Amino acid sequence: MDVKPASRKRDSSATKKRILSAAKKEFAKKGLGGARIDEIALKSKANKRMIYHYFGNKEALFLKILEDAYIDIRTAEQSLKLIDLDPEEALIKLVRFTWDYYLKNPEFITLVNSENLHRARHLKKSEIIEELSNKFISMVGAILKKGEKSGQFRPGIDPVQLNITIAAIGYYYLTNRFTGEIVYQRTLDSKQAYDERLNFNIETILRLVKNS
Amino acid sequence: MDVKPASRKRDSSATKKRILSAAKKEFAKKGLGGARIDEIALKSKANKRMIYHYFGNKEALFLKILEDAYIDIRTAEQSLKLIDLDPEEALIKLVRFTWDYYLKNPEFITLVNSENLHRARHLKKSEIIEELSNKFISMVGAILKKGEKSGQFRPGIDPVQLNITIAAIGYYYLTNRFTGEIVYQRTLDSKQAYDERLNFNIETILRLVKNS
DNA sequence: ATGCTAATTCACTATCTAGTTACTTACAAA
DNA sequence: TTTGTAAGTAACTAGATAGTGAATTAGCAT
Repeated sequence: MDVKPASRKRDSSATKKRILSAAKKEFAKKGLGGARIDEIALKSKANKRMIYHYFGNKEALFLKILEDAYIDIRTAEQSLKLIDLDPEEALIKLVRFTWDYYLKNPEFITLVNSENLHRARHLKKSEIIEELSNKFISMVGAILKKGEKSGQFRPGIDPVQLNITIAAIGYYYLTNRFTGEIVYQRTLDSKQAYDERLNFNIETILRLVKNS
Repeated sequence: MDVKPASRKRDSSATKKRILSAAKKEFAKKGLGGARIDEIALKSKANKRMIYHYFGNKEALFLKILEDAYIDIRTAEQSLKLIDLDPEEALIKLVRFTWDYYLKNPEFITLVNSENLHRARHLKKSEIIEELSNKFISMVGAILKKGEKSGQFRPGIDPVQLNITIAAIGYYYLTNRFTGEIVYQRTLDSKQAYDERLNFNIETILRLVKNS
């Protein structure tokens, strides 16, 4: 689980990476309030002083982790090249990608939750998120327009609302699966349960946009 | 904001209530890890010792808060008497109720998020949640069956998946509206934005279940 | 080799924090 | 009025916690 120290005795970029990796896990696991700087120092095998040297303080480190997380998901989304596909296929692929990304990167969800608990006060200070988001918003808008022109989709769908819904039906299931298992008295985190949910989500989105 | 001490000098039930009220706010605002017992004592105008006297420790207090929150929403749901309504009206009413409840009780969402961060380890110990959930699960199942028989709804819809989706499309929007405003570059927490989202959510659910 | 700079270490502090010990006081039943 | 019990208070502890001061050392450029 822990990252081993680099073979070179002094390697600032490797140290930074170890700190970021350990911090991401710690913040994701315990939230901003529950995370411990000492624990990050221990797990990254870096001296605590280095954390303050490279990242300033706990909150600045948290912002850095959060920014990197958004950069990662938005970059992965862009590489899907959805606009080249048939609109219906493009939406299915986006729903599937979103689901798979959340599943394979569980830290993303808990980091975002933690940031929202703090009313996005760190992300508000970020300068890089805005430009990153522009392409993302227009992506689904372009797919909807294409589908509308071809007659596959009904007109007048708000791309932001659709985007939020695509995220919601995956995100909520995964973030709340622990209380969900108790409330719904059903296994929600098996391979089979995941497949069932993904299929249900694809159907939900297609029924929402398609002309019928 | 703070609760005033009761006129009676000694009143254990009033003290308990003040502690619970302050604790709910503190846990909802900062999560389990970020919440402070001293802050709860201060805000409830109770001596810190009383918190330990009545509730044992921080985690037990958190569980009590969480249980009360679930009891409250499930009780309110049952009082909707959805089964007496036309199935389509019943679903609309449930989507609207869920949305309004989250909006008027923002603590519910952050408490549940916090509990899921801890993989529901407190709620797992709870004995009252299970029986509370039974009626809730069967409610949507009964509405779906009624709608299927009348020909309004298509057959084969999984009531648990539908329930999760109804919760998801409201919950996600509200819990993530702070980072959402930055990512989507749009106002998400105005009265108008709320109305738009609710309408979109009703449409999403109806398109998901209706025969077309 | 020498000296400079950045990487790294260690020891430290002031404050916070969950939880406790030991006490006092209000109230009501007898 | 006495007295038992529960409500409430104050002062405390042991360990944690974010952050810092100051020294040490590795490696690179000259």
